Amino acid sequence: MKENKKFNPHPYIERYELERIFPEEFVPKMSVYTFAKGDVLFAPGETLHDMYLLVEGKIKIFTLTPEGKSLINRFKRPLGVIGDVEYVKGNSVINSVEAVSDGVMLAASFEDLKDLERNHPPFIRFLLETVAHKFYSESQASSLHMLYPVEVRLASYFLSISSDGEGTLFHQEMRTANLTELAEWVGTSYRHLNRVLKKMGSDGIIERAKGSIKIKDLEKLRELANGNIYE
Amino acid sequence: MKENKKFNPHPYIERYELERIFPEEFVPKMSVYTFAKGDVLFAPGETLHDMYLLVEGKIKIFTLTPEGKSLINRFKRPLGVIGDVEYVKGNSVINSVEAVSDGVMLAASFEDLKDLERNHPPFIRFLLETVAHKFYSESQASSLHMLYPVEVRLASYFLSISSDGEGTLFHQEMRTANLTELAEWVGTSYRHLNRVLKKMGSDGIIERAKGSIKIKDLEKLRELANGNIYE
DNA sequence: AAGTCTTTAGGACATATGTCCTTTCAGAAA
DNA sequence: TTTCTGAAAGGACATATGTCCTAAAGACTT
Repeated sequence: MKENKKFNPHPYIERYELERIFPEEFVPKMSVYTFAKGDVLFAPGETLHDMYLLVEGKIKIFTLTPEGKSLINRFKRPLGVIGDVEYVKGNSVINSVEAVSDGVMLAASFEDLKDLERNHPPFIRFLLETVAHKFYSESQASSLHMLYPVEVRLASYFLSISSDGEGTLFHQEMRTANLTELAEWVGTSYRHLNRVLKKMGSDGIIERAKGSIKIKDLEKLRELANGNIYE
Repeated sequence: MKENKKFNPHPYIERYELERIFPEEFVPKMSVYTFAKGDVLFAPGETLHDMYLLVEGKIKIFTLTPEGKSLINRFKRPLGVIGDVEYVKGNSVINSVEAVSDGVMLAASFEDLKDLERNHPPFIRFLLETVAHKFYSESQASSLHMLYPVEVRLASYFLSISSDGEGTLFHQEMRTANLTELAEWVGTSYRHLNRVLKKMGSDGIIERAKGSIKIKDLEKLRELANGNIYE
């Protein structure tokens, strides 16, 4: 990821209506970074000096074990925040972060943020809400993972992707990701994911054709997911 | 849990040095609640109107599934905070909360806190740090749970309890809890926990006698836990 | 002391999930 | 077109974990 001086933070501030959080005087202190699909953005153990706001593109946060297993903690799209917890707790980066698509981030140094925090209450409120939400969804996901088998988690996933109830949004979102990634997201092996997908197929819940997946029976899916939806 | 007018919040504020967070004028707005071992303190879906500070005793936060399974998310001792996320996000209670021992909480209404937040920055900083820490440890625990089998999680648990490396603290902490509770904490069935304990026994890592567990080989435990420690 | 309840301990079996491998197939590269 | 590569699909087997059940030991009540 590189700083890209050709870009100006202002348009993004406007697009996402961030003026209340980052006042006019502060914006010039922010810089714009661009990244390309596949870039490793942050690695665990790294020391951060800036907080980042994802304003364009999609990234994934994941954990790598010493044994080489990989678990996707979550995806982020605009307006995702990176480095908020590190800023507050002062620790080093916990997870790996990788770009799923090309994208853009705004950056602000911890030092500048310290000043902002002192003089501009809306910023710390923003941080608080961000972190609270992260905690909330992490907590939900964690319980879901611990308490239910892959089939249920997968159903929840499908539901949350197609939350409009039509299944169209789903298709759009998933087209890019492949099944290996889906497995890492649900927290299982590719082999097992495949098994469960097959079962869902023969149960008439989904239909698979040439790598694409269509939801056929949203009602059964709801039943399976048992009220649990990824947020 | 009942408000107990015989108690005054001041001594607790002093004991935990909370004067910076809750200034002198605010303390009279706080009330003191006492609870007894086994009390159900909060139930999911409930609407909160107060935030609580655990100042004495031990409580557990857990999830109950419709099927009756139970998963302990975490234990809290002083100075645990309850209702912080609900305060920030405005949602209803997520998990069940139960008293593990007798104890005491301080309570402050969301309304009063809104004022405090406006006029007294240290409070929101405190909230932010609390939530950030919760997120951090939830995130760690979640990864650990997803990526490693019960044996590793159990090893991590033992290590974190006996973090001084002596195993004494461990014994002290665990004496109350029974194995069923431990199972719910590690996120497995009692039966399986038992199996794993037996294995650890025959591997010479722990020693079991009349329901008590002693750590025999801290080194092997470290190896097993693989650097993962519950926080 | 007898009865009752909780906790510990573990057998037998079923299910969920992981590992390793092979085949097929579509698209990229030559 | 041929070759190559990565993703998809699934067989065979191993391991992790769950469910159900039984038995024994304490702890507590009557």
